[in-house]
Amino acid sequence: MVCSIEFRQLQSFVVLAEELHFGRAADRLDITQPALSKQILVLEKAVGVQLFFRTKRTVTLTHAGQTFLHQARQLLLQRDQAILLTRRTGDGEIGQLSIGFTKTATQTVLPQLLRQFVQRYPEVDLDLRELATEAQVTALNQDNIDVAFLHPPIDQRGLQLQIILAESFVAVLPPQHPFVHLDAIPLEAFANEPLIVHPRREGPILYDGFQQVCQRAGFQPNIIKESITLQTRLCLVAAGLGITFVSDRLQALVGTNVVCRPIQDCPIQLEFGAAWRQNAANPVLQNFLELLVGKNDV
Amino acid sequence: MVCSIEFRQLQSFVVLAEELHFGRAADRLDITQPALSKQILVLEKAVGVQLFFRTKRTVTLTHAGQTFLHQARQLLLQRDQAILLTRRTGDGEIGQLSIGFTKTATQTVLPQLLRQFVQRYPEVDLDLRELATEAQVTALNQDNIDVAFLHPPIDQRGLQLQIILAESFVAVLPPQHPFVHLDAIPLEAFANEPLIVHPRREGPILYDGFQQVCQRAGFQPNIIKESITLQTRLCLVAAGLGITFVSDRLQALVGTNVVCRPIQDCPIQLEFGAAWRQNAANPVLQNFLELLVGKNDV
DNA sequence: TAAAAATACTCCATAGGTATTTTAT
DNA sequence: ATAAAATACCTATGGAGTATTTTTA
Repeated sequence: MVCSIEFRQLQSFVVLAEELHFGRAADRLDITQPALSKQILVLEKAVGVQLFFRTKRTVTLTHAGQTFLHQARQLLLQRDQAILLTRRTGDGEIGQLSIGFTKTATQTVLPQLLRQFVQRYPEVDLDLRELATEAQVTALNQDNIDVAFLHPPIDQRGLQLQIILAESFVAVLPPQHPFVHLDAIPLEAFANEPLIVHPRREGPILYDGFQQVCQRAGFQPNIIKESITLQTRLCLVAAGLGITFVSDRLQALVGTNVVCRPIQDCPIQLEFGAAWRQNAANPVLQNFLELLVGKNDV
Repeated sequence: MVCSIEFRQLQSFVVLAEELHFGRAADRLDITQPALSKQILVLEKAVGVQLFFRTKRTVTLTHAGQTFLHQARQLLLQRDQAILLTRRTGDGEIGQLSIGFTKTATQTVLPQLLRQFVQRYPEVDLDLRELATEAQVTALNQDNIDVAFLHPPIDQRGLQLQIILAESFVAVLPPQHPFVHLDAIPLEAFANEPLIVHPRREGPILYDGFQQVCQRAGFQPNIIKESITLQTRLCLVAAGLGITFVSDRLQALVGTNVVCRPIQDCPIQLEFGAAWRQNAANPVLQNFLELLVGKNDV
């Protein structure tokens, strides 16, 4: 009889220790008294110690039984907690989520998204990493992050990509510039114009994308100045020093000292989106994506 | 199917999580592969979460499975520890022992006995209480102490008594006293002698016993002085101020300034022994008594 | 094609039930 | 005399085995 002890026996033992009466304990356990008697005898044999003193009339715990009662209660409790913990892990209520993101994310979707997520899933351990787009793609493939907020295009093999927003850029001109009379400026028109742009290290994808577009159109852009802040660039444009570009979403903010005009066929674009592994198994990620997708659909 | 999870399933789960291969895991568990497959399926249904990702070719843990693995290992470990702890409690290796004792015990058997016991049973929690004989009998009956070191006679109902030592007292005389010519002094001879004794509050049983013996012999002892230390009493006797009594075990220590003589029929006696409840259930006590009896038999 | 997990089914060990005995109050 | 635990014996559930199928690398 290689019978190790089982939870069923612990449960029976605890109830009997509480009732100190085989009949009543058996009732509570929904088994018969002889079944309980046998269970306890087998348990005592397995533990190797007498757990109850019993006459035909009275049942009391031995010292060993008292010790075992404490242990048995703990084990039963911990079993329930283990199941609960595992379920919650499976449901993505508990766990870890590593999020990669570019600086753009912090200025757009991320703050609200994280607030919502933390409120709904307060027990998830968030791991936030500011990384460039390329580094995020690597991190995704190496399973170092669960989801990335980045600027396409990327190598999508094995990954899922969801565009969150796409910005078209419009030209920002001094009011007296001849281009203001055009409805849409052809790209080639910028070939000989002095340009003021966002610096490459602050947004290589936009910068490089613009360079490519120009090259394809047959010219090298004449960049005379790089500046991080929009205000500075607008100021230089207003002063008549050159032309800059701004996201169509920000047109309302440029003020009255300058004039915006679209570029023909919107050749300058910057997409922003979330990416994750197609075979991602982290339940927390599924919950995060639900929030993300739900939010985006609205 | 009201099947809660059992240790057998946890064991199988842990082995499978280690092997990540149903065939090898089943081998290690000494069951067949289909049996293990079924066990894991039932376990997953009971927990309510998928624990393994499996194709026909590969087996890997899910996130929930990783959580459950940690929990399962802990549960299995704690089960083993619970059994061990309970066994050791049953064997009296672990537990508590409350010992009552009179001052006499600290001067005789107790030090060596405790040293032996602590060395053999270092994990037992000793609770030592200095109490008078009567208080110890009460404490025994109320289950407040497990064993008592006291001076009989006591009310022995429900108790077991083991005499450890019995002292007969001899008279200590000044060398020039006429009694030194007697082989044994009759008790009545002390009726008119000045006596120097151990004070009542330091040993009521001896003191009261002596008083009773004298009364039965038809006289009231003439106690002229009480003193705790033997040295003081011996000094007073040597000075010829009176007669004192000393345990026959201490005769060798009285020196040459005084003379010892036995009293007829040894009427002054002091027994010392250990007492415990007849139905005592504490396994620690059994071990303690074994040491005590073993020591006494030698 | 072969290795490996799942499925279908059969069987038996054992948990649990019924009836009875034993014993302490 | 009665309440309550143990014992004897029977039943049936479900855990484990064998044979087979399915699947994917």
